Amino acid sequence: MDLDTVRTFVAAADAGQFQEAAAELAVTQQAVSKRIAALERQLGVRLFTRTARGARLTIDGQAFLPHARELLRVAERAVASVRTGRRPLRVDVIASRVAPSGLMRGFHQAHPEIDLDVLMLFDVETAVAAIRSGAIDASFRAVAAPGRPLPEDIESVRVLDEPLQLLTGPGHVLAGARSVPLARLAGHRIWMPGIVPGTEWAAYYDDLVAEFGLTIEATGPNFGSDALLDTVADTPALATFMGEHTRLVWPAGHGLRRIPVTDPTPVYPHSLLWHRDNPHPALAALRAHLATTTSGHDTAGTWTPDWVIPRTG
Amino acid sequence: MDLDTVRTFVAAADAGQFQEAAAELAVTQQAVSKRIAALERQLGVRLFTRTARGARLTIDGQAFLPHARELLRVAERAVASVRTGRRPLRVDVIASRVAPSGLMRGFHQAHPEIDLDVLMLFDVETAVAAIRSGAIDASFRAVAAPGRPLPEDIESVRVLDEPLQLLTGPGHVLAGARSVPLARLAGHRIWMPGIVPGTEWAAYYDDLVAEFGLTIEATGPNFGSDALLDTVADTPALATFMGEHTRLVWPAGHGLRRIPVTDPTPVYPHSLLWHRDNPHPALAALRAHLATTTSGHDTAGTWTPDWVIPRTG
DNA sequence: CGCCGTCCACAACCCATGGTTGTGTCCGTA
DNA sequence: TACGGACACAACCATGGGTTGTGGACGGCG
Repeated sequence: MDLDTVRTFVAAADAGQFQEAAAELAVTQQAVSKRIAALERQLGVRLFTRTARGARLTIDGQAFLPHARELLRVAERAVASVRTGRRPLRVDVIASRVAPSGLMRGFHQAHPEIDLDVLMLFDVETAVAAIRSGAIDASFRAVAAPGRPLPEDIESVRVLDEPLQLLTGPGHVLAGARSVPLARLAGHRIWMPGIVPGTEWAAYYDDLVAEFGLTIEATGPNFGSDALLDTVADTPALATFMGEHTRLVWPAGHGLRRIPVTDPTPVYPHSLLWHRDNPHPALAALRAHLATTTSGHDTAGTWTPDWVIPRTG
Repeated sequence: MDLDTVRTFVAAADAGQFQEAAAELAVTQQAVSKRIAALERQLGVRLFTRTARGARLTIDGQAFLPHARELLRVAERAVASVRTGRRPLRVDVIASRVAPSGLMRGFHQAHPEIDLDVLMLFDVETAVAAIRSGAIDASFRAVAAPGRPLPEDIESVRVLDEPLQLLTGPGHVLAGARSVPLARLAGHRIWMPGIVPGTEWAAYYDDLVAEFGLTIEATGPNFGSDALLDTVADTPALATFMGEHTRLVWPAGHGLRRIPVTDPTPVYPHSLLWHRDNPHPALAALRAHLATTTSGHDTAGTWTPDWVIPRTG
């Protein structure tokens, strides 16, 4: 299906006649007639009843019309998503099971008028390069990765220290615990598929493993959250980490348990990164939104890697 | 933009290489290469970085991908909307400012999984013909129009008796009234653009005018609800009728007032019509939904035209 | 009642688009 | 260095969709 054809259909429906639609679209009446005929042939239904004074929508045409309009709207947004200059705000979020995508959902609800594109880059270095090149506007990341200070044209602000919780199935030995000390996790299998070696996310868990002697398995393909949750729910010996603020949608009856981790509580430090000179108005809105919705956490009894920059807010 | 091109882009993004995408789409690798190149030229950005082992999405490509998927989803729904056999439920609602479209919104929220197409036909006769031909599945109408009993293959059930209220701007002489007797409206200008002569809706107001000596102006083009509300808000001498259950969205500060009408309260009788033999499963769901959400109203002190069939529920 | 104007459909023609095959280039790897 | 895999470019060709020209249907009007 060709969007020009759909546009023609909408124009003809609005005009009530092919002639006028043709004039609007700067083609001949015959071209409009052909396009509509082709669309009707493709859909297998008649969209217009032709009369001597124009063309009226059939019932099928009336049913199709709002879908056609929606199609054009979506197409416009799709084109806008890659248009340079006044394009949607592009924000990189770290992959899966932590808070930033939830923060972006909240921002979208608070500012539904702001067009957003949320994507997931490889690591903080890629994100910083993308920010400097202007390819993206902001990134939620843990900064700085070990030994790599941020360039001075990149600004950052800590927006959320997210405590990690243990997620287990109902058959897990810790399933009944109200909370579990971090040291008690030594020896348990903790599965974190989707962590890519070389990223700052992997560095975080590497430090956690080294300091507390945990067993974290990042191996295996990442089939997505649903598959992970299914596996964890069904495997008594398996658990995984998950951000406290992450809202999961899973089928009822899985019996999944969230168990707070203590002494200390590992927290993942989310910062927002952006370019000093980025003028995108929605970026200012995002920063303002995050400033109002996120608050400082008590750092007592929590753990973050040494290389994480200290909280400034 | 051609949807086949978009489909090709998505296939290539999913496959990670053009070859495999080409095989899936049953075209040659060169065709895929050309399509992607054309799309990139059209959008003005590079979507893939070509390597010796495939093609990876650029950041622009990543931003575009979800929009592309959405485009394909919408296109599929658009086609489904006119496909015979297992198509979305098609429901006709009477035009503007009365309850049925609100009822359909409620149904959609209760059953988001059911695909709906809501359209507005000319009058109850058109609707009945459309139901009998299978072009639509159900219709909200006032039945029966005077002198035209329903055919026996059409079933109907009264779903809502909607009281009409007066809507005025802040400068209207009745703006401060808590309620107004119907007889007091004689002499006031009541504006109802969009009422098409010959429809059962017009018949309703004709009877109302004849019985209580109102002055209802249906003249003038109907520029939509927004324009109507603007005009009513700004014109002290003008008022309009509006269903009590109609939720309007209008800019704050218009100062519009809803004033209940009494002695008697005119109510508009909405019935759902459908074909006796229509097997569409969503139709049963709609009837069940309406049965639970709508309740009988006290008919004391209300007015409906003589020709309206009496309530059976 | 017949003429005319309006609007859409059909026919013939033609060019651009988009497909195929054949070949070149790049790059990672053995 | 040679090979294989993957994408791009070139040449060719069929189809699609555009234009012009024309005919038919319908409604308005003299």
